[in-house]
Amino acid sequence: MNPEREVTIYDIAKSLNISAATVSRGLKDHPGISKITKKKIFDAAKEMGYRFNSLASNLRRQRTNTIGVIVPRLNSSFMSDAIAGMEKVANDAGYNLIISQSLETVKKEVDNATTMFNNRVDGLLVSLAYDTKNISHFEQFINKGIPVIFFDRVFEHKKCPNIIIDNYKAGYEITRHLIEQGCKRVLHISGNQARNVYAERFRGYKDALSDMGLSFSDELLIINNLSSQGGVEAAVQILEMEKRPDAVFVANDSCAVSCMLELKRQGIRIPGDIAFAGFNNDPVTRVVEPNLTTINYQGEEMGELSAKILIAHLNNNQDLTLTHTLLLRHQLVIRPSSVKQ
Amino acid sequence: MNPEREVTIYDIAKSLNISAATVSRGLKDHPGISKITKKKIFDAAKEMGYRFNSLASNLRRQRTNTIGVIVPRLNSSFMSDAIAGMEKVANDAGYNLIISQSLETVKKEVDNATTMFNNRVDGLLVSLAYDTKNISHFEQFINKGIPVIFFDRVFEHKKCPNIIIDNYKAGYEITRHLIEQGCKRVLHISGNQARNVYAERFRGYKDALSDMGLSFSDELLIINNLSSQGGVEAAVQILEMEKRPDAVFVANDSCAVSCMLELKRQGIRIPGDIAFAGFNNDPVTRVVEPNLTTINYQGEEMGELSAKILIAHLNNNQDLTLTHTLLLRHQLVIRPSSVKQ
DNA sequence: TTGTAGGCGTTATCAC
DNA sequence: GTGATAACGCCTACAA
Repeated sequence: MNPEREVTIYDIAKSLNISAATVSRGLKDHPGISKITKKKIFDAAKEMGYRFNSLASNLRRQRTNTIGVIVPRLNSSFMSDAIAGMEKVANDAGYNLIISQSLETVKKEVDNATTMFNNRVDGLLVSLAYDTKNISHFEQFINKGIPVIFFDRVFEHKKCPNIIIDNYKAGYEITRHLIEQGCKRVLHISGNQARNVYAERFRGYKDALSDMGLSFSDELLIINNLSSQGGVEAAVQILEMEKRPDAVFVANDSCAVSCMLELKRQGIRIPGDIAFAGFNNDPVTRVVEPNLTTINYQGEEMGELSAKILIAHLNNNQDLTLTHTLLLRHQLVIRPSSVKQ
Repeated sequence: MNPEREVTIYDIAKSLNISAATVSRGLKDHPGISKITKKKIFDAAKEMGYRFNSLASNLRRQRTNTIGVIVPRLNSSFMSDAIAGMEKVANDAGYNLIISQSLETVKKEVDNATTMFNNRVDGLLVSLAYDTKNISHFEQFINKGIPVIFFDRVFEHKKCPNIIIDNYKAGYEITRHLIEQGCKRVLHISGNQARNVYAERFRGYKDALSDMGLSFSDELLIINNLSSQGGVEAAVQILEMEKRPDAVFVANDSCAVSCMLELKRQGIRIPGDIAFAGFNNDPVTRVVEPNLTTINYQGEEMGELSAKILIAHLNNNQDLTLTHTLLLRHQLVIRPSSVKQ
């Protein structure tokens, strides 16, 4: 007798002189098992140190109660909020989360997708890497009927719901807000235009300009990776411009803050000389001086919603194509100290 | 024939007129299989749309290549850094991460531990909840030889390595720094004293006071949950004090920042009237005005190290008791604008 | 209400 | 180099 051997339902069955099937049912609180038997089973299980083997169960049921999550990075304020929201919902519903980060590269995204696929996740929640151009690596899931939901950084695919905010509208609103303060030359700092979030914010910005009677020209657009470092570099670019902007709308807060602080360090008055606006409502926007006007959208809420939709689908096999694009609310957060005059 | 049925190694074997054992070995690049056969196997696998079934493999091998992670919250700057670090190391080593949060309650922590246990994680990385008083829920792992490593918020147990920074020393250093600026009345805001991190920082603070010839009294200690909200409340308390402190050392940055800003709003000059120091080197400390002096310790590094140690143990069955407490370096980060005069 | 039996897909052991 | 076979531990028709 191997002393390391795990206690199984067969051992319990033997000790109680009943069948393993009954033990299995008893442990699952199956209605067709007498109370007395159930009690005996639970007691024996506890006494014998039985532990349920999810692996065997998963193999048999062809299900894992596990959701795969693939995101660009785990450590951004927005992403960690989103994941916290997912975990809450998943945990409550009895699902586990397997989490991996693409570190903004397609290669890792593909690898991670393969691992998730082999590990038989029941569904996938994905926010795309910076340079992902197509989603062929997710087709294998779709072909097998494993639901894939994109959130925030999404991809149009008729089988995959997109959970996003209206980035176009948000970009439009925040740009209009800058113009309404009297700004005439609004520069925009954005990221890879293949990513919906950045393309849409830019589109909103552009339309706001033209609707408000201002014209756009290429020199008003800086594209970088939206990192803090990128913000500093953008500040240098701005300082070197012949005709400096009187407002800057940056497609994310961390880049906005570092750009703004660098300009401030160089003697530019904010918002007097140049007004600033960001995107994401990162905690720093409330702390930086002057505070940063931004777009609020709750990462936690987006994470919760994504998980809820996925789980609802998994539990009642709802048709995912019904909920194709789901827009979450966002708010323009105007911080008084960031407004001119 | 069920069209939904997955392709197995048996199907491949049949189509190639070889045995399933050979296919299994071939797919694993086993040395004792001829190149020709291997190629045939891989080609057939690809063509037939075979996907490896980790579940079956895990069941058979009695291993999952999965690491469980239990943390208080996923969305703090420190924790998401730590988890990002773990994910990087785990991913590179071929391990998956199952992540869950206790939301600072023992109850969830216990539940999560049970799930992880049943899911047969190969090892556990844990940072304890705010109110965890004992770790009996981890004994089941220890008894079965499943390694449990605590990081940051730890618990003394001879079988479980602790990965931390020297919180005592850090608390001492930052308090001394405040006193060296001429502060005579240093208040301390801390959290639950059952948690090593807070108890140790407090101990360091107290010893620094007495070593520098200052005396401690109970009114100089505020205990709360160290949230932003708690910071505001602490500010109110401080304003109401008869003899106000001329310095405040807070055991975490987010609480420090909100407390400081609230005092500033009430007309207190920082650092002129009251100097401030925090803990964690959260990004906001570089942005808030005045910048916040703090203790830096890299969450990412701590996460990486924790995962590395766990995986090293899993791979060569190293004795975990050898590395009992592992101290990571920390640095006192003095931000000029936070220093008096 | 309970039991029987077969299978989920892989891998380790032993044999040739 | 390759094959046969027996687990790994659970679940669920089907039968009684």
